[in-house]
Amino acid sequence: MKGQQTRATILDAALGLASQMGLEGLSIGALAEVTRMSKSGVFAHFGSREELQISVVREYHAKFKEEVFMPAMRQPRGLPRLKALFDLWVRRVSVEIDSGCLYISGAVEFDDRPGPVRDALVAMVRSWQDALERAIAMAVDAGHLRADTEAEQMLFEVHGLILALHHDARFLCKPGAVDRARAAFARVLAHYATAPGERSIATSAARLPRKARG
Amino acid sequence: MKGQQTRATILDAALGLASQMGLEGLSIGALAEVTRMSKSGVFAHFGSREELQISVVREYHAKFKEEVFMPAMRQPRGLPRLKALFDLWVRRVSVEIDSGCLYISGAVEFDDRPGPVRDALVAMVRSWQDALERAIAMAVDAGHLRADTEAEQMLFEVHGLILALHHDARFLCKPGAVDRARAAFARVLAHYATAPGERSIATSAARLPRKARG
DNA sequence: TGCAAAATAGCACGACCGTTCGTTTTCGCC
DNA sequence: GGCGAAAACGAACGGTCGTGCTATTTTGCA
Repeated sequence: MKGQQTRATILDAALGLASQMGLEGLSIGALAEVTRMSKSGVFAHFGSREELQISVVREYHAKFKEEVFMPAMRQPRGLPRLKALFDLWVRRVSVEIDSGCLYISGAVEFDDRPGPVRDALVAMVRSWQDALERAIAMAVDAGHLRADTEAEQMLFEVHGLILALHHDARFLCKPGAVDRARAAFARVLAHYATAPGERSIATSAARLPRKARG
Repeated sequence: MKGQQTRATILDAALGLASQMGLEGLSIGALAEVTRMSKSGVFAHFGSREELQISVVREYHAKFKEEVFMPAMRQPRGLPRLKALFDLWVRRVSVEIDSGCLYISGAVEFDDRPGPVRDALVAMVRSWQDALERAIAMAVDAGHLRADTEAEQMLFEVHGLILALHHDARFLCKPGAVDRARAAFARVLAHYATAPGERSIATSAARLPRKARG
């Protein structure tokens, strides 16, 4: 059918528009203008604005999975995979510096706006965080991280680095934010990789950033 | 004059409304309904919606300064003041868990929407971050933190903790996020307070959170 | 090639938006 | 108490929004 193809086209444009204006800022009129279609033509593909927003969230999730999650899965379990996950994540946020991360903007937009869109968003973010937490747990099991590592605590700290990166780079336009995030991640890694009271071996060189000057 | 008083009333209601719906979601109509005034009556106090938004940002900044910055300034320079700043910050975000932090939501909403509102927002956030950075630098000067501490790097990491706290508590509704943030801050502090290769004395007990289960 | 069905367009509706303008109410002061 | 000014109101405008309808075009298949 032709419908599925144009639907994909619309969805692609919607993703770009939503990344820029936010999920709430996404309007059918603007979308119609971009895709050079009529408003009702666009509308018919989704049945409602809410369904459009949910579709956009799902589309973003698919792209995110394809770009960040899948490649990292090709790395061996443990530290290599964990490092790959973070690296790909940072890389994606860096690319998104002038388009915006839908997970982050969506989280802020819908943090007190209940409904199906928020539910979809929460589900997607949770599934991503769960994947990260599993990767951390695997690194613990593999002996790459300390046995007493609290995966959820480490996830909290790592996630904060991504949020700070997004904030500083996109909002404050601070240069060097990427290096800051990478250096901080190395620090976190060094902490959780080192037995208490003992110096790390594998990550000792990563403690000081190579070039973190702004 | 009566004007200043009602203006303050409107601004107060606007602050609550903007914290909940975001700065872009703030509408004069809704504001008029809440304050039981006419749309034009509200409008007349600001002259434009943009001016209203900027006024709200300024009002939030004043409240933030009063509640977080000022009390911490009563602590002696160095670690005590730095700890107080973080503690008050966390406390504020905790209270805001069901109203939202305007700095964070504003940063996401206006990260690619140039204009006076964004400029005001950036100026406020920057002034707050500068204050934090100064507090870190003072702690270094006082010998409470390692001499090679990069204040900007440490600020990046601490700021990330607040963002992660806001995200997990408000969007994901995860319990225990406050404790996670506090524990992570203690970890960061322990790192920057310890001379390389040596164990910290003052903060060794703070490395493991008291009750971070959640 | 012709025909049903799917896809798109066109149009109108009601709601809300920010803003303007003229009027009316209220306030502060002599 | 009255008077000038400040403040609040009410109605209207042009605009955009999401969403129903009904045509019209396009598509895929026999």
